[in-house]
Amino acid sequence: MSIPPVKEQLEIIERGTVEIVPREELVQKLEKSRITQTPLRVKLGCDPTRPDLHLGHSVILRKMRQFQDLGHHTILIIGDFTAMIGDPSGANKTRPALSRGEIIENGRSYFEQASKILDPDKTEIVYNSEWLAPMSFEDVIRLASHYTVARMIERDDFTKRYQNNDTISLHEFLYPLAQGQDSVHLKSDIELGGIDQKFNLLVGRHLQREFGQSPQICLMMPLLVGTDGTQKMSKSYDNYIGIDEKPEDMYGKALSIPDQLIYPYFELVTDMDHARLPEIRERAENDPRNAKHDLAWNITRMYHGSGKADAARAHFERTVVQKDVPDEMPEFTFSPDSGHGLLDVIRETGFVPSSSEARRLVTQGGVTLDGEKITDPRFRFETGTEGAFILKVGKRKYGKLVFRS
RNA sequence: GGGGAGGUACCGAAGCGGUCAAACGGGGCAGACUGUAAAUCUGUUGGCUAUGCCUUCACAGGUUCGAAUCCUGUCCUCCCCA
Repeated sequence: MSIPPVKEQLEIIERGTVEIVPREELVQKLEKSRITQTPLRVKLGCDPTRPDLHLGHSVILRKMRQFQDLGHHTILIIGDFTAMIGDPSGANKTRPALSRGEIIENGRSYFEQASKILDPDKTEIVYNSEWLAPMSFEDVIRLASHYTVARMIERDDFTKRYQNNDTISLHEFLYPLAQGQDSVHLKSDIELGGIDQKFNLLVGRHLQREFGQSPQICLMMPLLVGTDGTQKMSKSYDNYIGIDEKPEDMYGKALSIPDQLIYPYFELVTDMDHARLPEIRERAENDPRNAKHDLAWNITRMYHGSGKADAARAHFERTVVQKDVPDEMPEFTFSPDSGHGLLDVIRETGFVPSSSEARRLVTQGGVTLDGEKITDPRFRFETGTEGAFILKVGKRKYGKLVFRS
């Protein structure tokens, strides 16, 4: 497999990036690699704390894929060892450590999902416990001596937490060092990451230099803003679109983003031809409704194919725009031999976590039965009730209630 | 090691003996509206066999007719000094 000309590569590599440190060295590395026909070693670390990948992850994974397509060597590091420490970046507090079993399982699931974006045959997978776990206390102290406290506290979230008098456990300082050690061990040429990872990536660069290696290039991608339009996409903010989600949910969630996100999403998470982006930017301004539908369709298509994307669009039109009931919904069976309180029925569908919640929804007019709003929380299906009813709870939870013995 | 401050619901933060299931803000949820599951406005936000009952204010005890509020012990956090 041959490596394309540097200029061509740069154009692809720089697409969507927020920062490349330092760009000139990247050019040099690319040139050298092309002359010697030696692929560059591109590293991406993942912290397998949450097994559900979403579009936020896809931004970086897609970049990784581009390197694969350019013929470079890509390494996905499952941070099984570092996950036990708990990564402080982003969150302004200490994350809980995970058990070994959970981490292994998460790592497996991570790769499986990432394979929707990466070429699994071209992805080398490594677990960083492989080289981090055998390190002795002496090794760790040696490693730590290559970095200073002052530089460590420079890091943005440490500074903030320190100023807020929040807890910073000492072990959190070791996380960037461990990640940097990964770069040293793997002799990486390039490390990919979100812009929030900048500090960690730079530590890797620093450590490689300390150990006499050619320091890696740090390539940072922007953080994808979540569907709420304010915070970065994250499962813990519940503003994410998972790459494993059902086509209908994917489509619907994509449509719920604020208008100003239409363009960034096209740029960062779709495979839209680069040349068409200016046109799309204009359309996002002038015809947001259709632009957003296109976006939703494209995202759904990328993960489910165009047939499913068409269906998801039709589904959306029907259920949300025309407020029709969907074709398919879960069914719940009840016996007519006894009466059933509406609140209990709602709770048994699992749509709400408690009957107090069900009561609240009913009182607020959030529950309909065969299209009719029921606002009396004492409503009952009397003994002898037969037949089926369409229950709607909240904005979009539908269930079919069947009464038969 | 010494001195000081503090731990309240999903988060931030009031309350400092009864009127506290606990102000206020954020977030969530619902209703109205809408091209949208956006924005905006309104309501709501511990649980239950529900106009009453039960469990919550770090944890364990205690004082009191009555405690998130007072006392004792334990755990945890932050600040200053060493």
